[in-house]
Amino acid sequence: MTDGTARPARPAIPTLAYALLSLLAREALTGYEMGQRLRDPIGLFWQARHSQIYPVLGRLEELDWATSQVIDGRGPRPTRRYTITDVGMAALRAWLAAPQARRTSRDDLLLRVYASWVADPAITVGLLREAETRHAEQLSTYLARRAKVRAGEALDPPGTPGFADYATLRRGIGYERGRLAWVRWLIGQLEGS
Amino acid sequence: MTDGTARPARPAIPTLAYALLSLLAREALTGYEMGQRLRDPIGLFWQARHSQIYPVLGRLEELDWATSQVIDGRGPRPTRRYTITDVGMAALRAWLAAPQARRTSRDDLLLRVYASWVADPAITVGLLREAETRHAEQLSTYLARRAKVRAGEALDPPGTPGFADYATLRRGIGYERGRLAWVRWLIGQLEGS
DNA sequence: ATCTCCATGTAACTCGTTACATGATTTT
DNA sequence: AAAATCATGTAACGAGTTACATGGAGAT
Repeated sequence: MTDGTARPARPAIPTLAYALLSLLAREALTGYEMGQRLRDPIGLFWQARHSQIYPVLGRLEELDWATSQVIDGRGPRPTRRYTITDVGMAALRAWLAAPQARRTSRDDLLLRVYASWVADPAITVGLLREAETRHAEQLSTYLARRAKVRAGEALDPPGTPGFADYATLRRGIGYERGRLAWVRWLIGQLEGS
Repeated sequence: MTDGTARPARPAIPTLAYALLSLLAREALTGYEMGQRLRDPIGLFWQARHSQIYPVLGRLEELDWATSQVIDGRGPRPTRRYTITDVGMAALRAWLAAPQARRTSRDDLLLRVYASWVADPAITVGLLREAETRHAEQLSTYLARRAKVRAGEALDPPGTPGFADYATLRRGIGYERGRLAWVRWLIGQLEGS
């Protein structure tokens, strides 16, 4: 030992690093643009604020998974556009093949429904109607996106970014439909009694 | 000012506090028992480790949302059984009526699918098959639970804990079925090309 | 003998959000 | 004139996981 402290040789790579790589695999982007895509379109399954993104971008450069060059920008600080490297592409492929630790999920609405029997049914119906509105809006957003894709006739084949977009979008639509059906079923149960 | 530091008058109540209250609204429990229920049955929509639970239990007592009494236990430290108070029940009801901030969700599998076009389709099929197995197992667990409920003939009516159990379980089943259908569709697409 | 379950607590760390900070350009 | 958008960074905090710590009872 040289300094008396235990240091992990390689701190774990956060999943956000792979989320950013998956964006950079498609096109070179600035941190700001990645932030936009982490709201939409991939906000469907991954989100991050800019305060979380920028430190990870530094990390990607350290690892040589991406390189950056300063471009013209309108911010008070230099604007950098990031490009994925071959090493970065290899890291992304390795992550795809790595075993998945199933994520835990926390669902506010389900928790409220679990506790809802303590309150007046009108309260529960109220929160379900709110959820119904949100899910209906989200569903129509996704459906509009799918309609735009389909307007261009033939679907991209598997192995293309376009197909991957469509596959994830399809799950988003299925999720919102399933949620809506359940919320409406529950409202019916509560109002029918 | 008395000490020169800015202190927030009331630190925010974490959602976990309400998750614990929703358990205590049904029955008096020890911290350990709450930990078990946060794996199953309510692990479906909320989870927590014991290291997160115990500090929140202290908080519940401070707020007078629950009281505890030392009971006979087999641990090296005194075992406490918590009981919800009227104030706690009121707090739970108030939370049910409070506006919901929609939770962000992060989905590892969707992210991998989004990035999957960079890798060999066999890799993607592999990770989808793994997911298929996990979801099929989870679905059969839920179905077994529902079968057990239904064996007791008539369903509990809305406004009862039994109905709330059933409602959340129903959503779990719907979720797993939707996921499975999507995963199988995707495998079909990848193998068919 | 070893493993699992019972049972509670703290410490260290990572992940994620909110707030602070700065400043030009475009839209309302 | 005010607000939104572009654009990047740090600080403080809350949420959540892993690891440390302790020790008896019952099962394999």
